[in-house]
Amino acid sequence: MYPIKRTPIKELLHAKEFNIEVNVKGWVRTKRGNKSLAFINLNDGSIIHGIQIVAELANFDENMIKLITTGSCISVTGTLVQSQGQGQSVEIQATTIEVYGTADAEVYPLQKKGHTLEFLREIAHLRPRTNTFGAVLRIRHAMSYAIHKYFNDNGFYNIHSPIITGSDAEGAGAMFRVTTLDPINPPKTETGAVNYAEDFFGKETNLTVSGQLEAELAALALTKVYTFGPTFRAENSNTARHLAEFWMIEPEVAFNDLVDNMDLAEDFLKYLINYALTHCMDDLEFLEKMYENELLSRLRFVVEESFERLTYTQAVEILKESNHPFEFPVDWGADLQSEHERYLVEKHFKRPVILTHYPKQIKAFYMKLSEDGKTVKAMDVLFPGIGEIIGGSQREEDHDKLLMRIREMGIHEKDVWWYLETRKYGTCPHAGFGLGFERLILFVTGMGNIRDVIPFPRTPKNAEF
RNA sequence: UCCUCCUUAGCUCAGUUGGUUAGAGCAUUUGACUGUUAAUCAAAGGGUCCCUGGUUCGAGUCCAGGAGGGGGAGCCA
Repeated sequence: MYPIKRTPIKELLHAKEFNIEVNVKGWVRTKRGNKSLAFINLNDGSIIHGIQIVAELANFDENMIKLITTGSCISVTGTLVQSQGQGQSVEIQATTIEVYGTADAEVYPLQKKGHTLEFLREIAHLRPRTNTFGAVLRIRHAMSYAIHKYFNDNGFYNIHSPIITGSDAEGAGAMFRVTTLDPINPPKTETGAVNYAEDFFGKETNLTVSGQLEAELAALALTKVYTFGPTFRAENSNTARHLAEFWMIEPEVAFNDLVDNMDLAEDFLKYLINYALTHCMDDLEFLEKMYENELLSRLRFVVEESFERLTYTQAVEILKESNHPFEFPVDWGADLQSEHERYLVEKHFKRPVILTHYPKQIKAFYMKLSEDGKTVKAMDVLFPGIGEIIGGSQREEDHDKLLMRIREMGIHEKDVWWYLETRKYGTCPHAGFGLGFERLILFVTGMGNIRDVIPFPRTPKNAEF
């Protein structure tokens, strides 16, 4: 007898042909049965559903059957048949079973019963074996693929921006230092400061907080580019929407203005959500059933309806006229609070909102100054339940105006000389934005906490696994 | 970092005004059952009540400090 090639469970569940010999390998979710039969629900992660294995106990060694417990890993060879029982259409009548790895039922943490997401976070090394995390991880993959596909199909080039950077130009947040210096006894300068000239790169270096500035350099040569890479923020943020290590997508397009930028953002998001609806329905249906009753209708709504576009100034007026009892006052010039954004998105417009033209003093130095001299051509895309999912802008392409903003904000010119040079040589209008990948996954999956949409979350006081 | 809530069996939780031997469901083990669907039924085993200190005749329960976690806020994607 020669070994039969393993078939993914996903294929078997869609089989049209029966009474054929097949082999499956996977992890046992449940085993139940009686004196003569065992029913094993086997899952290999190829699809959220498991396949039912039927084993007639008379045909197997009793001690081997005992090893088949929730969490164990087995290989099953048998006949694929149409199910005799209710609840599934196909099943495998097992002829041989090999146990690859046991999972002592006394101590294996995952049970047939549901677990809280908080508990699963403590066993992040095992949680991919749950239905929930299988679904999230498959959707995460699908979204990652769809992002590359969208950009590729639309003429963008993927740029690998550096992960170690020598500048904190954007000021997007606290950074993680990268160093090989001895932390206990670092070399010092004459004034007693740490002498980074002796460090690995001969200067202070950090993990990137954004690939945008580098993406701009590439856009001013390849026209349409994007980055998709890990991003690091050393902020002490303890919320369901922040991670210290997350993934960010940053398209940057030469010759685009703010309206083009909004069009791109809206089309991009709709494409991604539609991709999930057409390719991840099994997983979405599971998540809808378990976590959010209106997940599918919410996703369809976003794909079908247009986003509301208005300026920051108009938003402030709406908020002031709303007579809604906000905890924080609404004032032109101050950044909007979460409660203000939520009101606009969830109460007033009841749809995604793109806010533009924020006061220049609350936005980054590289954003293009508007004609009024008071606002910049920024845009934030706000989603229900998530808040800011995209932040972007048209960039300041005028060298002198950019230099003025750099000086106003106290940034050292010598740190961004290379960025300024792009405005000196062949500058042009351009625009781009950053999409938080995990925030997209939050929205698509309906999960409530960002720590549950990345396999191994890094947050303050947590870098386990 | 701020506000707030929580921490009791492997998991999810209950535990009265401070009172004798700390409970339930699920899980686990054993048994019963010829097709189960988170199977069902019966029995059994299972506890550093987060940690440290204090008050008290007596603390899971009250007080102080610490640790960890949830929710909200800020920062942002």
